[in-house]
Amino acid sequence: MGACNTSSIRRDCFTCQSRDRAEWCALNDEELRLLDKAKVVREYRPGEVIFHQGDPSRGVHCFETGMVGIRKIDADGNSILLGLAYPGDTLGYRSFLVGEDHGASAETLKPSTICFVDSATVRTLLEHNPALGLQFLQTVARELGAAEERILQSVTLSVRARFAHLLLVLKDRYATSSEDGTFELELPLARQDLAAMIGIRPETMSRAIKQLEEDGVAYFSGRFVQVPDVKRLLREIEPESYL
Amino acid sequence: MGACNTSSIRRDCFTCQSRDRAEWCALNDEELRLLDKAKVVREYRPGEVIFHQGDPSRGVHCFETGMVGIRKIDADGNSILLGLAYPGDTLGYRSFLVGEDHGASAETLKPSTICFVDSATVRTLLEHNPALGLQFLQTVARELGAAEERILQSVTLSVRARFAHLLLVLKDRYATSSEDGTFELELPLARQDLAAMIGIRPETMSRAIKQLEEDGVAYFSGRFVQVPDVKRLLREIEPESYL
DNA sequence: CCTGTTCCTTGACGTTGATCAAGATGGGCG
DNA sequence: CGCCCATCTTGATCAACGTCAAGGAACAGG
Repeated sequence: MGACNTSSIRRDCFTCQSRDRAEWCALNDEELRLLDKAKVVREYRPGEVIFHQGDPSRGVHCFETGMVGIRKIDADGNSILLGLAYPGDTLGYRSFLVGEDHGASAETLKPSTICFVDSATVRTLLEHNPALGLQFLQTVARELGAAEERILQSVTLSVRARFAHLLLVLKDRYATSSEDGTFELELPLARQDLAAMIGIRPETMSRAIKQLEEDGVAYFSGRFVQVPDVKRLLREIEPESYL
Repeated sequence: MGACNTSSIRRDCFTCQSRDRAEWCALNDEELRLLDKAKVVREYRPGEVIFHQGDPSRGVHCFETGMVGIRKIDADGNSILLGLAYPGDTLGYRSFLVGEDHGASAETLKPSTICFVDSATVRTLLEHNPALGLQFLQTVARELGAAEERILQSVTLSVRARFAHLLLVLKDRYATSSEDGTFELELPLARQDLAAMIGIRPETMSRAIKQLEEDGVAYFSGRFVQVPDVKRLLREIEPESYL
C-alpha cells in the first residue's frame, strides 16, 4: 500500500484487475500474500522481449495490462506467431512445468505491465494448493486443444481460409460493432505479424487481402477492416455450406 | 484375481505393466483399488475405433498393450494423424479435463488392450490426490510443447524435411540397430498413415520416398527402412549444417 | 521540409505439392 | 492357383505459394 517499489503506483496482487481471470483465482488470502511478496512488477515498452526462446525457465510471468505475442523460431530463422496473450494470461508456464528451456519467445506488442514470479514460489503454491494445479490443468488442456486444431488447419486449409479464420478469431476480441452480420474491427497487428500468425510471407498476406477485397468479402484500410457479411467469411472456411 | 470378467486373464491395475509409465503411478493402494473397481477392460482388434471425434467425453482410456492412432478430421473430410499412442498413455484426457466433446478420434492400429475409466471416478481421484493432477499437468504440458513444435514445422518445413523428421522420431522407438550412424527400422504404419502423420497425400508420400532413395538417404522395402547415415537425415531438417 | 528507415505492395518467375487418372503390387481367400 | 480387393506407385497437369527484385507509402527524427 505504501509507495515502495519501482512503479509509481503500487501494484499488488489483491487489487490486480486480472486476477480473477487468471489461474491465481484459486488462491486464498494467505497464499495471495505469498504471491504478492514474491512477484516483481515491470513495465514494458512495445517491442521489448520478456523472455527469449532457448532461455532457461526461471518462473512464470503474469500479465496485468497490455498485449504480448508468442513467437517461435526454427533453425532456419523462419518465425511464426504462435499466439497472442492478454491481461489475465500467464506466460512461460509450459517451460516451467516441464522444466525445459523456453520453447518460444514472448514480446510485448503494446505497452504492458507484467509481473514475474520465480519458480520456487510457484512450486510452493502448487504443492500447497491443489486447486491451483487444476486451474493450470484447465488452461494447458484448452491450449492443447487449440494447438491441435491449428495443426490440422495449417496443413489442410488454404492461405485464404486460414486468413478468414484469423479474422473471425480477432473479431471476437476486437470487433467494434456487430449487428445484422456486418462488422468492423481495428487490427491489433501489423501486416507482417498477421502473416506470421498463419505462417505465410508478407507478400502472400498482401495478395490475400487484395483477393478478399476484389471478392467483396472484406475491405482493408491500414489496420481498419470492414466486413459486410460474416457469413461470407465463414463460407471461406467450410466450402460445403451451400446457402 | 478370480476369473470374473470378459477377458480370459484377469486384468487388474495392481499388476498392470503400464502403470508406472502412466499418470496413475501417483496413486496409493487405496486409490488404486478404487480405480481397479471402476475400470472396464476391453480388447480391440486392429482398426477398431475407441472413440469418435465429436463424441461426448465420458471418461478416459488407459492404454495397456498395443498401439493406437489419434486422428483428426476437418469439415471437408481431410484427416491427419495427430499422433500415436502406446502402453502407459492415457487417451481422451484432454476432452475430459475441459469438459468438451472429443476433438479427435482414437483407433487401434494393432491388437490392443485398453481400459476405460468413467469421468466420476477420475474426478474423485483428482480431487482426492493432488499428485495425480500434477502428473497430468506434466503430460499435457509436454504434449503442448510437441504440438507447438509441430505447428511451426508444418508451415516452415518442406514435405521432404517433415518426412525426415518423422523417420527420426520413429527411429527412437522402432530402430532395430543403431551403431556408427546407420540404422534400420520396421515402420509401424502403412504409407497412407505415414502420409497422414505429416499431412500430405499418399501420392506425395510415394514421391518423397523415391526421392530419398535416389539421393541415397534412405531405402524402403515394404515397411522395412534402411538408413546408411543418420547425419544425412538430420541435414534434411537443418540445411545450415555444413560438415 | 527533407531524409532515412521500416513496412507494405506489386510484378515476374520457379517450385512444390494437390489432383486426376491409370497401372502395378501384394495379400487374403475361395 | 487364380481372383479380388486394397494399397501403392507413376505420370501429367495445374494452382498455390515462396522467392527475388523493385517501387511506393507511412512515419520519426533532424
